[in-house]
Amino acid sequence: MAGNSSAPGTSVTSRALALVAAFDEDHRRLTLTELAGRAGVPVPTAHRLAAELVAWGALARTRDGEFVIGRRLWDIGLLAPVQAGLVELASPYLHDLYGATLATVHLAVRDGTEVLYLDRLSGSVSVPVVSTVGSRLPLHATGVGKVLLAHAPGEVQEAVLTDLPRITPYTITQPGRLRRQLRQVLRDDYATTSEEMSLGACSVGVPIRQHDAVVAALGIVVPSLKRDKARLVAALQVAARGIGRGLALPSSESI
Amino acid sequence: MAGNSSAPGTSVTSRALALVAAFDEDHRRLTLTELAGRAGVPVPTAHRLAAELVAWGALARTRDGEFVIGRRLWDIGLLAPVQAGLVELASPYLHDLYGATLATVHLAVRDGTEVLYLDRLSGSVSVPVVSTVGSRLPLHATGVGKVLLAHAPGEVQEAVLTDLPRITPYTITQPGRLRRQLRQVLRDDYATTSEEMSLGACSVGVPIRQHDAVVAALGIVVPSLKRDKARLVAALQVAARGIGRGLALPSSESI
DNA sequence: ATCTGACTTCCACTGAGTGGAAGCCCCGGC
DNA sequence: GCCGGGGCTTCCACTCAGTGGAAGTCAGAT
Repeated sequence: MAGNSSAPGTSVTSRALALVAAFDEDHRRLTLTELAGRAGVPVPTAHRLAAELVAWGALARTRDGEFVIGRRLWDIGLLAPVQAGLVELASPYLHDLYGATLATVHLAVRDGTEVLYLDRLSGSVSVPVVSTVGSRLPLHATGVGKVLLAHAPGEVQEAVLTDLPRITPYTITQPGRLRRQLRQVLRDDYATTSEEMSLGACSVGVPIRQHDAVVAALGIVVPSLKRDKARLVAALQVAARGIGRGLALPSSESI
Repeated sequence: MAGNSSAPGTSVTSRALALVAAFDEDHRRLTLTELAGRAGVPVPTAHRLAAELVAWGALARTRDGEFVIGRRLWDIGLLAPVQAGLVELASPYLHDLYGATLATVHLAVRDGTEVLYLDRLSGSVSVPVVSTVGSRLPLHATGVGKVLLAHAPGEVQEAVLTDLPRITPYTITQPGRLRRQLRQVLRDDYATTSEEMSLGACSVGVPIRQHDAVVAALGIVVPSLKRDKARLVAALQVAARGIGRGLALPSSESI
């Protein structure tokens, strides 16, 4: 049993949170015993806490007794400022980009040392795309990731550069080479990847600016960049500027 | 101070959950004191619990000290089965509908005695639309709501029919009249509203079926139904059947 | 300079939470 | 049909995590 028991913790609250954290993309439904195991909590305790979480709506119980994340957690999650304004605002631009290219389009932000995907419009399934809305990927192997990394504070860059896990044979794992690319990203105002995250998929990313700060990135995934990189970059930058303009207007808050 | 303190509860967990529940669409950012007040918890207790929630990522703290819902809660919420399959699957159909009509399009499910909006593509802002993704509205005053109500179990119908709050002058508040409409909905397989939720907005809703059970509803909001109700109903039903067909295929689970 | 109100820290008390043990129930093998 | 195993649920005496009043801190308003 590959439990990823994340530091049991001693407080009640941390146990309850551990129960919630036991769920991930590959574990959307858990039996009580699995739940207890993954959360690192004794079964009776998990039972009692889970019951409370179910009563509140943080978890739900399927007909056959398994636990799943509850609706209430879903709709409370939507209040998070990450997505509150940005996703709504960017949505029409993503549609436009998608309409113009029929490729997979992404909106992402940096969360610590990872890319967090806020929204995605996925095109034809011909290109393998790993990301889903809400998923996190490494910064160094995606188009949006490189953009966000290039504009990240120094300590984040250092942290990322010291460990560049290889994902495909084309993933850039030499800090020096990536560092050079990041400088280039700042100069060109866009980033690209070629099969660095998944074979058969290339991507372009551009920054979205609120006033002057880069707060998010817009990206697109295509089978090859040979033919129309310039066209894609142009389209992305137009959209990114449109979104940035929208962000400047109201009282758009960040964390 | 209009605190909606939701039954303080005695357990630690319920207090922690109350803190999370203190947030809603009109209260996305709360100071410690507001948070404590709305959750019905003494300030020092709120302070300690909130700190734990922040450490875990359920809440976050803005630069100026206010609390907001955290990113982690957002992305864990996305694992909820409500939206997991449905939203993804329905997304292209919503786009098609939107493309064809340029009106606001909705995907919704029933949650208890309310409509829960899972997705929305909003069209021109000329029509006032109240719902946002994740929001809940009464069943009796919306197109999707009437559809979901018509197919809801008897006890839910009774519960709703005994209390029909007036929202606009056109809201249906007589149980008998609504009951007749619901029968009509079952017969026609669509529902309509005319300025019952907000003035200047009419809507049409149709059921989405998985096998035979109605699991969701698809709706559209327009300024007037005079002209092209038939056309809208047809378009919606085509889309709804497409989504239903998709739901029948894989191991699409519900609660 | 002083006040006000919000945030944070402290700490002695205590009852909420714990989890081992036992009971229950379902399913699958013999 | 009976038995055994595994997962779920309930119980309850012990105890330590959680509590929250009180006091300290800080920022901004007067």
